[in-house]
Amino acid sequence: MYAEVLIEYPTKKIDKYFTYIVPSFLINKIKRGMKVKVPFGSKEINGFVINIKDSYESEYELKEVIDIIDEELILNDELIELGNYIKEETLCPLIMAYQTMLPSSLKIKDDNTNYNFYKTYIILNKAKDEVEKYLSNYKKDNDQSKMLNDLLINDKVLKNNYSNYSINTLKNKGLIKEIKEQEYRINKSKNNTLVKNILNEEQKEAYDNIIKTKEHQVFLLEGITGSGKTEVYLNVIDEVLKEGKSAIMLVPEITLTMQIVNRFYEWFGDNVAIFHSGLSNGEKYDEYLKILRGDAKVVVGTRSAIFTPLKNIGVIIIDEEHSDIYKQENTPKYNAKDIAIKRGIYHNCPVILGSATPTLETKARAIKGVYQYLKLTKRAGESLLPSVKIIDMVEEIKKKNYIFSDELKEKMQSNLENKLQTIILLNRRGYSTTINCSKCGYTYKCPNCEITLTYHKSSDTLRCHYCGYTTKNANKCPNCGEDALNYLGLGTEKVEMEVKKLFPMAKVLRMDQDTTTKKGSHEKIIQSFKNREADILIGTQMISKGLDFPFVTLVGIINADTSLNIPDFRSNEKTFDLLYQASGRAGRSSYKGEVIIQTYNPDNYVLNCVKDNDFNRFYKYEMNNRRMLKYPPYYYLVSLKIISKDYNKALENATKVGNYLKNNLDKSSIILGPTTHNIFKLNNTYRFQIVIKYRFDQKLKNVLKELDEIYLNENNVNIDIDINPERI
DNA sequence: AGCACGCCGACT
DNA sequence: GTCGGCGTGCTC
Repeated sequence: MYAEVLIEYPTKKIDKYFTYIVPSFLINKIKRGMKVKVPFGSKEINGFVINIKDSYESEYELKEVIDIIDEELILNDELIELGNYIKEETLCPLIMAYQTMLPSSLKIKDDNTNYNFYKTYIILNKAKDEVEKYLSNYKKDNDQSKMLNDLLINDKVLKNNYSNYSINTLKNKGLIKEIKEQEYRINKSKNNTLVKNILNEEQKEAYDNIIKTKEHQVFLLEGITGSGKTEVYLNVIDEVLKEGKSAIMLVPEITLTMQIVNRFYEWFGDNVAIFHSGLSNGEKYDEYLKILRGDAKVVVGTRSAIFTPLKNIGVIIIDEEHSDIYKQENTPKYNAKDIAIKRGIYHNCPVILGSATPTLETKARAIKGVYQYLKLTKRAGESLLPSVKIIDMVEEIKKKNYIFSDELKEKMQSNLENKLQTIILLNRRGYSTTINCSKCGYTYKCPNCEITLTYHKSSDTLRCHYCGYTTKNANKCPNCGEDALNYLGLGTEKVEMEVKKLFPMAKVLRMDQDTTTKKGSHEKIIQSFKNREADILIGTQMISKGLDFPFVTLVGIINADTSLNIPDFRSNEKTFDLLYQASGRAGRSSYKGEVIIQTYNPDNYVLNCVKDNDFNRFYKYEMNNRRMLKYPPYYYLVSLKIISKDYNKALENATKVGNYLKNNLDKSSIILGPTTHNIFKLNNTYRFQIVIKYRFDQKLKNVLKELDEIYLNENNVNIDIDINPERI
């Protein structure tokens, strides 16, 4: 018997099967999809068994499989096939596709830690009447008698509850013994007194439409903020479980969505397994095991949870489907939405894409009828939509209001007086975004990236937000030595200082990447704000998503232009989403919410769509832009980056690749570039970019594969291909 | 990815 | 005369 094994090294150069002899002691155990240890070169390495064969002809001598690493951990046939799909669609090494399917603790590497978690219990070693007899003679009221009495009532008790002395004594008397039982680290029980909200008419209609569909179908559930999409999901999953099937729901960021997760625990208890980066390796292992053993049938998790090996899936839900987080930026550059649909076809089950502001691609497909279009247009509770006002900062500057407009200041003041809360959003962290010298004009830039450094006041450092380069602020110009540095541009730190200056009595919280590096700090800030321990929360986009603070009535957006000015074809869409989501934070309960958008472009179309709360108008406007500029959903994109430490080599190869594409692609495809990439120099590498726009191009896949192949053997230059990139 | 093999420069 | 530089190529 022979096994074809995929070796753990994540390189395209050895991305093929290596054949090994299965030794006789493994013949009855070894299965397709198992993790095994094999000799490879001079080392022993882990790999996956992809095929098992009875005969094999080879010109060289085969080695033997050393052992199976984990008999429970098996990639099933669906996942093995899915790996090929990912390799094909994203041009990644097959082994990397399989590696991303497993939680990081289970990735095949040489660390064969046993993550199984045991608890030690004590059970009786003698019949109950004998123990009773012993107790009647013992007559002491101590730890030992307590333990035995507990054991007369319960079959087993936790070892930790008793002293080692008592345990040893009773063990020596032969009365008790210890047993080890495997347990799951996360154990939630469902809320039996749960009150399930009755679905309103719209929710009921959406629910009915999904439930009655007995085959694969993609749904777009477009529901405004607060319209109760989650309730629809919960009811659908409930129904799916009743049919004996399982369910996956993806959320963008679980730490910010704990409210939803807790709702799932309430409904489904320990039938839920969760996956996100905040879990320990042991917890991930346990959650995975729950699924493999069929102990959990509902999965809630972030992007890679789409790969959980559930059997008989009845529904796959992607919540906040517009979120760019579903696309993985590094290899394999897959999009969880595509995987969801692929698995939906395999399991012949519905896939639900839910959002208040779906991507243009998704909405266009729903309008065309490719996806079934479901809408929730009413807020579920009493709450009203907030009123939105745009403030022209050009006018405010004349009044020397550089950060806050008069109106925003007044409203913040009145909120403080009325004990209501305010959220201030600014999509830039740090203190100031540019530092230059007024004497010689020098501007601080990252030595590795050609990016202006951001000043962080709290640590008095200058930092590159792309590569992490950090240097102490010298307080004088490194070029001319003059003490003439200007700190320009706004960041959350500066806004925080300004707020503290304007409202010295207010309690202020700041939430951005700098204040949330520690594990659990997200939740701490959110909880603290929710408990009304602070009046004002300042933050970057991470405060805009899905949070529900009933006492927030005012949302101020400082410099709405920042995200409009990002040079990317999706920047309008991203801006609309961000502002719309942020607006949705105001007035979640019976209080009326207000949103103030500060901008230097008060006539901007996107901002005015946000003001009028009109996603459909924005959609039509932006679709027109995309059609004219030949962007998705009218055209598909491929982005190629040519990267080298050597500037000339990068340029030379970018030109070569550009010509190769021009000569080999269909004439209907548009090739842009090569140009320098938006981030031209990153971590001391030079980057050129080519963008392909196409509709139908039979040759494209093969041409990209060929390019990939060519650059496999190039040493000092790399090519990075992103098919359907999220941003270019 | 590792690691061995291999063919040319400065040293005990 | 040897140690070691990292360039190429192989790993069932």
